[in-house]
Amino acid sequence: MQRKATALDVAKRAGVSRSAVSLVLNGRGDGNVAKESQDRIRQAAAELNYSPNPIALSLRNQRTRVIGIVSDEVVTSPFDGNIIGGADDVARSRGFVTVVMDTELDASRDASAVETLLDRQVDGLMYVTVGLKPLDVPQGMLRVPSVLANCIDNAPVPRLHHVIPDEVSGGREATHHLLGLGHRDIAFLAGAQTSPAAPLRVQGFRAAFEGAGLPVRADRVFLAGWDIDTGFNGAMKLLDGVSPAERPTAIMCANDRLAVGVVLAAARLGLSVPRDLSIMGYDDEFRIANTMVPALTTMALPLREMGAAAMTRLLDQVEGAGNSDGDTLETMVPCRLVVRESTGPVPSGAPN
Amino acid sequence: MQRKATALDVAKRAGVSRSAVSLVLNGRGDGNVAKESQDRIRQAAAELNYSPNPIALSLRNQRTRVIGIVSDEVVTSPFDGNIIGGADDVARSRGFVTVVMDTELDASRDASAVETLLDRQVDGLMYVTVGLKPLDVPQGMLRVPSVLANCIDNAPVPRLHHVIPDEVSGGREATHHLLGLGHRDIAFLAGAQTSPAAPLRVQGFRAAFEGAGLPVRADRVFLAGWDIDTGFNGAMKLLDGVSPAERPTAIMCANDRLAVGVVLAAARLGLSVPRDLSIMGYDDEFRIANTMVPALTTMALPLREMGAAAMTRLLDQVEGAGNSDGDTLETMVPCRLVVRESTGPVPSGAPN
DNA sequence: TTGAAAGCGTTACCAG
DNA sequence: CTGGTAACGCTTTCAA
Repeated sequence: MQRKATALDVAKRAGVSRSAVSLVLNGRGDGNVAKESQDRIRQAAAELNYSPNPIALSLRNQRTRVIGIVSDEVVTSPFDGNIIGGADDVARSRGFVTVVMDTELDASRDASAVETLLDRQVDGLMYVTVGLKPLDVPQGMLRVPSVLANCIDNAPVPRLHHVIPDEVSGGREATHHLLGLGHRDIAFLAGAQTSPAAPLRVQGFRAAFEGAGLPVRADRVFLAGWDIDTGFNGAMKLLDGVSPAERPTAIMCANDRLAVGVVLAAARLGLSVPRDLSIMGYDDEFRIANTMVPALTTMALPLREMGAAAMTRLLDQVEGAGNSDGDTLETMVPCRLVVRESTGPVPSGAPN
Repeated sequence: MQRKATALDVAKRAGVSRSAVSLVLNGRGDGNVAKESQDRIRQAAAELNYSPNPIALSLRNQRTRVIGIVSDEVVTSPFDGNIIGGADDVARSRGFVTVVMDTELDASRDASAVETLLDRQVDGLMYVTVGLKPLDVPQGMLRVPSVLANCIDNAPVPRLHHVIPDEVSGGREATHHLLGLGHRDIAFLAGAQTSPAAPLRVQGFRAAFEGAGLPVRADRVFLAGWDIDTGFNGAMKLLDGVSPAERPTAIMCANDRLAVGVVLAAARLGLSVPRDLSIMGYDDEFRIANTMVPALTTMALPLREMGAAAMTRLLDQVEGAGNSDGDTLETMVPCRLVVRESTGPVPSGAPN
């Protein structure tokens, strides 16, 4: 491979000096370089397929146009990859490159990942987690513009802006959907206490009942974990051997995997979904919710939007866009109800 | 933040020249720099918490110790992230940093991702795909040491080494497991033609039958796609309204999601798994196969091993380790049978 | 309007 | 054994 053309090559070919090349190609030609030279320079650059060496640029400018993305396990786990997708869209459209490092849930690697990135002079940092959670922010993130996506600064007084889904209103709207279908006895398999998302979604659940002026059947809320088997077990407890009159007519799940378990339990028990039982998921997990049988009604997490919002915020900071609302510390992105086939009207025989 | 210490700072503090610092810190001090100076230099470096600036290093050495990983959708999709995990493990352990770029299935972004990475002088490139597939290798990858993981150079005469799972033997061993349990009528929901993995797994299926001297019931092989709903529909076709004698006693699936659909169908039909029907998955998808009810017996893809093998190979090349088998173009990594609860002995009443 | 030179932080070569 | 100097590729300031 022949070596890449440098600014010097372009200068020689155009018969000018390196500085002229630099000025022209950076748009500061007018008033400094003769029109005619400018044309020759541009042509020479095109002919040589010249583009400046980013490394030399970084060294010179102390800016790299690279944004470091650190994640707990977004790359290696099946979840939430679209946050990075959304962030990367924005970064690319603004001429930045993102580099992703995954620490695979090993908190001790957080600091070193950040230091590595900082060493390489990234212009900004973003931390992304799988599932909403508090984050012990690595010290290094405070030394450059930084933002959190799907996680919250765990310090006594938070320092970094975070972009998170609006879990409370997500839980509320999901419940609202079921109430609208006439359901009154709704059980909630609420995930595990390990993520703050669980209690927030429950809070929305309660709010919806209160908002409708209905009694809150809070005894219907169970912590169940996040996986298929726990959904299955939870549903069996609610349904197996229970008379139709005593059964909840709908089960809300804190994620789609729990919902898969519930559907499985219903099938096992000969209950038809949604005729005998409505089931709601949460997350709108790609190729789970939409391909399930029946396809799951669910509350979609705004992953791409979150990533995009976080990156936009970050780049505004990096480029010193002097965004006036640089002082708010939180962006909440609404979840989106996706109605499919697992929810339907309350069975006619159900008790009011 | 105070600026980071440079080699010059260290030199001043130790009362020597920059060159001395460079030599000592790179282990070439002996025979060049006085023992005593060496000590002072090392101490000064420690006191200032000095580490060389990677950017300057890159500019100077034309090597960055960065490996670029390009993927079609490993980051943003739920699948195969552990290939990157395994690759990154190896890279870090050898002092390299990986940067990941995901093109989200937009082939037109492949070339530009590679060019961006090349511009930034990565020392090597790795392309990773979700699911085994042929790859139109971006031109740029031929200009630096490169390797393919989970994909195969689609050129008439392949140029890049690839690391792939041994799908044929995976299919064979999976079938072997079922044959060992006494099953003779085994149906195979074989995924979609879009991935070469499907026909290879089928090939293994056939090989197992032949190896056992049994008639190949090749009419039992169906293309079904890769998702829950297609698994469900496929299973319904095989099972619904079919007399026990005519039913297959086991269904092998080309991935775990299909298997979920099959389990669902079985539940719907009142069939007990594995008592009435054995079900095999493929992939050992994290938090699907192991949390399914019943937990799925499956053929695990060696994702981490593949990533590790590919990166090892690549770094050997980058570091010019003169690895003598640099001429083989293929590494096959065996899949691993994981026996859980969805497979069991053939029902006693089943026809021979 | 142009070109020369300094500097970003490093390493390697070569006199001393 | 040591330290000065050039070079990596670029931008920017300053003098001509």
